[in-house]
Amino acid sequence: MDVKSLCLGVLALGDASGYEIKKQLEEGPLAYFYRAGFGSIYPALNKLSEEGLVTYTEMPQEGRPGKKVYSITEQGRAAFRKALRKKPGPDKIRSESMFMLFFAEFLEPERRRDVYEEYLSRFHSIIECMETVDLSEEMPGRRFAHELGLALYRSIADFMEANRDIILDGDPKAAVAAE
Amino acid sequence: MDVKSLCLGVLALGDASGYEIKKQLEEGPLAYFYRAGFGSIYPALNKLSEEGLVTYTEMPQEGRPGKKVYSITEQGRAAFRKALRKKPGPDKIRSESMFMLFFAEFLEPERRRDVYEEYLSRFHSIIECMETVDLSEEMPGRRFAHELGLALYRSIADFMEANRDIILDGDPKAAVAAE
DNA sequence: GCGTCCATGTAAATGGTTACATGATTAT
DNA sequence: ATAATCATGTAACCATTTACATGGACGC
Repeated sequence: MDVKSLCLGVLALGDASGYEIKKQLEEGPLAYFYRAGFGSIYPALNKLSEEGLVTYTEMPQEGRPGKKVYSITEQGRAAFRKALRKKPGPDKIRSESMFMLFFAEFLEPERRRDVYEEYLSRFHSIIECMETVDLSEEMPGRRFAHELGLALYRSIADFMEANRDIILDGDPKAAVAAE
Repeated sequence: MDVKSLCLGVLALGDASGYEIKKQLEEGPLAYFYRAGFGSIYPALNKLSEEGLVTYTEMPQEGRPGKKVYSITEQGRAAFRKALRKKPGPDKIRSESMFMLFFAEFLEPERRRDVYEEYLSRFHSIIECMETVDLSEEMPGRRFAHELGLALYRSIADFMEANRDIILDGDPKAAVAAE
């Protein structure tokens, strides 16, 4: 499941440029379990185009660099369906913040608190952002991903709100606040 | 945050061989937000050893290949502390199962159900496994990671148990069951 | 004047997975 | 017999990140 399949998937939902694919990835529900940068999207689109899985139309714009709008071909759809038939591998997660909190004992109390609060506030921002979008009109798959993501992030935020004591014990500021 | 830092972290908690590091990664709470295979661990340990961040003692065993038990050096500890001072990047997640469920409309109903149930049952297995371990004696960071992981997996499993209808609508078997 | 959004791309470097190679022991 | 556990490692391949390069429009 590489960036190529990802592009194919996004294009199966509608035509888009590389730039727009990235935006959908950052803003849509896909964001919660996949990400990719320009450095991987543009080469992926070029390869897909060489393989005949997508086509594109150059659209010159006034005062803008011309954009390339990609469309998936019938072969592309077949390739995408084939990719979806493969057995999904295990989830791959890599969280530097959690890595640091795991080794909390090696961090000074202040630094520990900073990492904790910054991580938590990131979840709050994401949740806030997710709550504003209306997906009732969307396809079930996208709604499912969005709602699962929301449930997931809420449970992390709730857990972190309620369990600061596990890790932030011995924090001088916490001690002061408790007086 | 690469495999080198990961090895350094594990070794900061106690001496271990490459094989044991991998086991800790699979079994311990670190598993929920980091993973690595032999192909990355062994080269990482060799590099760390070249850089003087770890040392090792070869321990020949009867009827077994000799194991190399690695220890972190003072320089290694310093390097690890330095790595922990860097600003943590955003979480990286890649879930092929969620990718497929996102594009549920492109899957036949039966295949959709299989992916769903297999994904859900993986979470059930993990939760079951996590519930049996006792971490009350462990350091706070590890307890935190374990408990957050458990809360997280439970919320995913609960959500999926309760929201099959979002995606599995139109599944012929569900229709039969509903009669 | 500065930052951000739009818009594309390349090249080098990094990093990781997969497959292979070896081999004894223990449990089913 | 067969698979799993213990135990290490290399080489080829694959994918991704990062940094660079370009450039106009628009808001503050």
